[in-house]
Amino acid sequence: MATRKDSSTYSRNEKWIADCDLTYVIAKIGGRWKLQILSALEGKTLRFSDLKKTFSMMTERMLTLQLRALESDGLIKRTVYAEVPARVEYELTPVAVELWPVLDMLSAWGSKHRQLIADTTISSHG
Amino acid sequence: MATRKDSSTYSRNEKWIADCDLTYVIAKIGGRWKLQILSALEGKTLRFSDLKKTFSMMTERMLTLQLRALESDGLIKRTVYAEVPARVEYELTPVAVELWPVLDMLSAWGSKHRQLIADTTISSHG
DNA sequence: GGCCATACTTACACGTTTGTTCGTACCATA
DNA sequence: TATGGTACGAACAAACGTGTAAGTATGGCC
Repeated sequence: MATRKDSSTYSRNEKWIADCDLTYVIAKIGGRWKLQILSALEGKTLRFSDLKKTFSMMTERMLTLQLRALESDGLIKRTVYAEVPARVEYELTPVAVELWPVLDMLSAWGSKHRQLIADTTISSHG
Repeated sequence: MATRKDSSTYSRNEKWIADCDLTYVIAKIGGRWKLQILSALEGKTLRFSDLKKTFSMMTERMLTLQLRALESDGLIKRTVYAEVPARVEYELTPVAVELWPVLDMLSAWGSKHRQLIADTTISSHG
């Protein structure tokens, strides 16, 4: 997005990362809000203002940025209605829907091992 | 790790994020190198110098930071041998091993939809 | 005493992500 | 002319992730 020295180690490593299917996915769905936005859109079509209400803790700017990123990555579809007070609706693409089983597994792992890791930390105090 | 204003929106939102199993996992395995380090350790025990050779594109500092983070998250086990030239070995914990089926699914999704999204982008040029 | 190798550690700087604030465009209504 | 609601956009700043360069500690070897 922004201008950057393509020759920097940072950029070179970024390309390395993008070659890996795994890190590629993490880059797409990573970040602070993307997964939560995708969750909110599961099975629903929501307006920008709906999302704004749902995620009252994030600013309009962040919401816009995340929606744009998800759109350009083909994970959500954006539909603009040329009405007087503008209306824009967002919905998941089939691609995004296919992510759910994986995300459910990830979530399950997180739930299980969050507790497990907490226990390990406590028992290692001795 | 660093000092930070706990009252900032940034921090408040961080806590919000940590409550979600999904974003929790992404935080644990996200970042530029963690998944690749975990991959390298799959089924093996490696020394610091081995990892350094494997990831010649990343600096010692980053390697150390990532290993420390993975260790404190209970994903890898660190064993120090009190020998003359220091020897430190890293291996996956059972918790991390259980991540593999999920990561394989993620990777498969990434592989499939990377191509799909590329096609969509091309066809939407008209 | 000085050098070697391993495995770090520290100080500093670059680049990105996230957050704050203010402004834009639309058109109906008052 | 001013106000209202929706969906943004731009300029700026704080915080974090990542990278660079140099230094530390150990103890055997010369």
